[in-house]
Amino acid sequence: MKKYHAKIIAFYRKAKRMPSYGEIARLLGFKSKNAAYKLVVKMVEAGLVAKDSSGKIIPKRIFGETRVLGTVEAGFPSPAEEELIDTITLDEYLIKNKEATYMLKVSGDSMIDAGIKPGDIVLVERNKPPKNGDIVIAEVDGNWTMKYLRKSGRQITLAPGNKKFKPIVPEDELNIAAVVTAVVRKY
Amino acid sequence: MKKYHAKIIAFYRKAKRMPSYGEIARLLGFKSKNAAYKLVVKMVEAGLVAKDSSGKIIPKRIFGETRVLGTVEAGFPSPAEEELIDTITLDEYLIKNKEATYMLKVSGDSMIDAGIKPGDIVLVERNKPPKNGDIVIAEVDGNWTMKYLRKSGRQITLAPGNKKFKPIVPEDELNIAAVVTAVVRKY
DNA sequence: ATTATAGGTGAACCATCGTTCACTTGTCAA
DNA sequence: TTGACAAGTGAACGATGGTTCACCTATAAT
Repeated sequence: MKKYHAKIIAFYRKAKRMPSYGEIARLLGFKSKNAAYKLVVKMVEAGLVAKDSSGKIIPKRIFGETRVLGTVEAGFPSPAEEELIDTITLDEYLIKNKEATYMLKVSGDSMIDAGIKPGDIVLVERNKPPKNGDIVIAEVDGNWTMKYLRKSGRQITLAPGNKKFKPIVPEDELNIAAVVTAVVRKY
Repeated sequence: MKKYHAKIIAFYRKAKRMPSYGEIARLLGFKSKNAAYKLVVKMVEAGLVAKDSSGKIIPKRIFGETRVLGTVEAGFPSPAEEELIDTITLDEYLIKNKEATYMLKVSGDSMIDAGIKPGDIVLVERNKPPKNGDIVIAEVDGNWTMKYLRKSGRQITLAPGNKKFKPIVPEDELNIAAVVTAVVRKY
């Protein structure tokens, strides 16, 4: 059963859709669609997949998602526990407004005390009202930067997350294009 | 045409699959499947979607993915340029070996100088041979921690990314469970 | 005024769809 | 040995799939 599951996942990854019953039969070497049908019924009962109103198979979370464990201190669960683990896609987890979200690469170390290093990717959301303390992407006097937004009364300051740099008080124009909603780093 | 595109994306997000031609017609208010068929032909020509060997519609990158811009300094492109932007899913970007990758929440600030703060999520890959300098999840003398792995000859040290903590030289047992492959932070 | 051309209608084609039913296995427990 | 049961076969059903063809507007270009 687990071997079957893996093959269906492979199909889904390649075809970007779930297979039909005939395709499952072909995939697993069954000579009858009904064998595939019964298999899918079992998988639905096991919570691995679901069916929509027209009977088509739709993938559940397990397909192409990442397992969420506890904290570092908790260590790794045993295989028996693993079945209870929650799963989620990174996109679902990190992005609320998909249409307005973009990825930007970070260069420079002006936010390093905020844990944002050069080479990191930040997810930014456009058209989001910036709040005090948010990290924003802004155009100040012709240059694009990423900084903390500090509001105190009418006064607006762009503060770096690095003691070596000085806060910027915009003179001519301040254009806040986006708010940083997440940071991502790949090793 | 853009309005149509948006509705099809919405269908895909809900149903987790691309609609059939009949469904597209219903979705867009057409009274004939053929209107949908011709629309899809245009979308294929425009590179928005593709078809597999059986004629079924498969989504292209634009569906459900995140746009990748340049660096922070480059700022935001104009709407005209946006059409040329590359897109990717975060899962594709961050995860190489899906079956062996897990998410762990970070607690404690022992890796803060490495830009990993409490509350961050780390992606860890199991069964990956750890190299010198990698950040690893390890069980040392009964406790789970996240540290830099330092090898020098036969000597193995677990070094924190925080000057306030001291490196750990494992005494009894050292069990390296996983290697950190990415860090993710949500604001 | 005439001619293209893009966008939609309506019907038809066969293949495949999901689903059901009756039947044949093999396996393991009682 | 018998019975129960899980797993696969094979055929059938109406519905829906992708595709094609002929036809019908509009709107814009010539």
